[in-house]
Amino acid sequence: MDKSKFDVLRLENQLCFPLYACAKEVVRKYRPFLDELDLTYTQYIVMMVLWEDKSCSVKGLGKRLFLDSGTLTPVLKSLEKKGFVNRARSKKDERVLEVEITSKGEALKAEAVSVPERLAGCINLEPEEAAELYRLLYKALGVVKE
Amino acid sequence: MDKSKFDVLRLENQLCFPLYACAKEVVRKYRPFLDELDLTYTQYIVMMVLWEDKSCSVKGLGKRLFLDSGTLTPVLKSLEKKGFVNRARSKKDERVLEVEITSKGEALKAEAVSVPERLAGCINLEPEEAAELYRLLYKALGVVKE
DNA sequence: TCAAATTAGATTGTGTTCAATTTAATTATA
DNA sequence: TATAATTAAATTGAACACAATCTAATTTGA
Repeated sequence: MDKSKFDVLRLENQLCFPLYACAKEVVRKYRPFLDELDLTYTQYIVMMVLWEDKSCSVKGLGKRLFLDSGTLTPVLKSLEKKGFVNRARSKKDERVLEVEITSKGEALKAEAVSVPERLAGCINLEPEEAAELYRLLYKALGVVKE
Repeated sequence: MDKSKFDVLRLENQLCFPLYACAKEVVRKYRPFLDELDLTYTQYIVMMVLWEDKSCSVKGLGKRLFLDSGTLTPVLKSLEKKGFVNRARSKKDERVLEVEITSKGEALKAEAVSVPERLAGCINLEPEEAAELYRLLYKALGVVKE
């Protein structure tokens, strides 16, 4: 028994480290699939919101994706350059920038539909484990589901 | 019932997204604690390895931390500048760069020891939930524990 | 042996990520 | 109603993160 007060600082006793490492590894696994769509992971999650909602403010995207304007502004400009979204100030409130999906962006959805399943094949978890992981992550995020 | 083949693309049906978001949020929560130590999160996990092992090659750090030399080189140069580590080529193999903790780096360990507990207080999980999350993350990472 | 292959780090380039600041628009209030 | 406070994005600056490439050292094997 060689326990010390410093044991809490051992990498293997940290919860945060596997969280950090796993998130990075999973994003890395997306790369080959997303390359086919000419999307980065950040661009992909923005598109997921817009595939669902057609249009959203930068503020709304940020709240949904846990990202701020410093991250989103260049991502949205890049998506605009590729023709997947349009950006325009709201008529009702000029401060608000509305991001709207284009028909080209809509068309990308059909290509993207196989990505989740292909990625799931790269993750070595049983369905019940994946469901439990999902629940715990949302709880840790402080988001109440249901 | 409005199910479609596109449901898999809904953000709320993704396992990867809460993983990505949660990891970012937790790293963000470390910031105020690590600021006191003049460390970033990446520098902190490097120091955790060195508090345990005193010295390690860049390659070894990369394997342990899931990081490559493109990330580690500037991090290690920064830690060296702060006086927490020394960097020197191995005598046995000049290709290898050995990173060694300094006495100043060792001294930092005493200050860091309160960080894990203070951070745990910011995460809203029961101990058994944290343990299960830990297990699932390492399984997803493909690292076999025990 | 000695040229080819491999390996370890460093460098470069692209793309985040976030804190802090700035600018412009809107809302609140004295 | 002016002025102050607030809000939404954009910008700036520092620090990752990783793929691809480069350089130097070591190891292989013809």
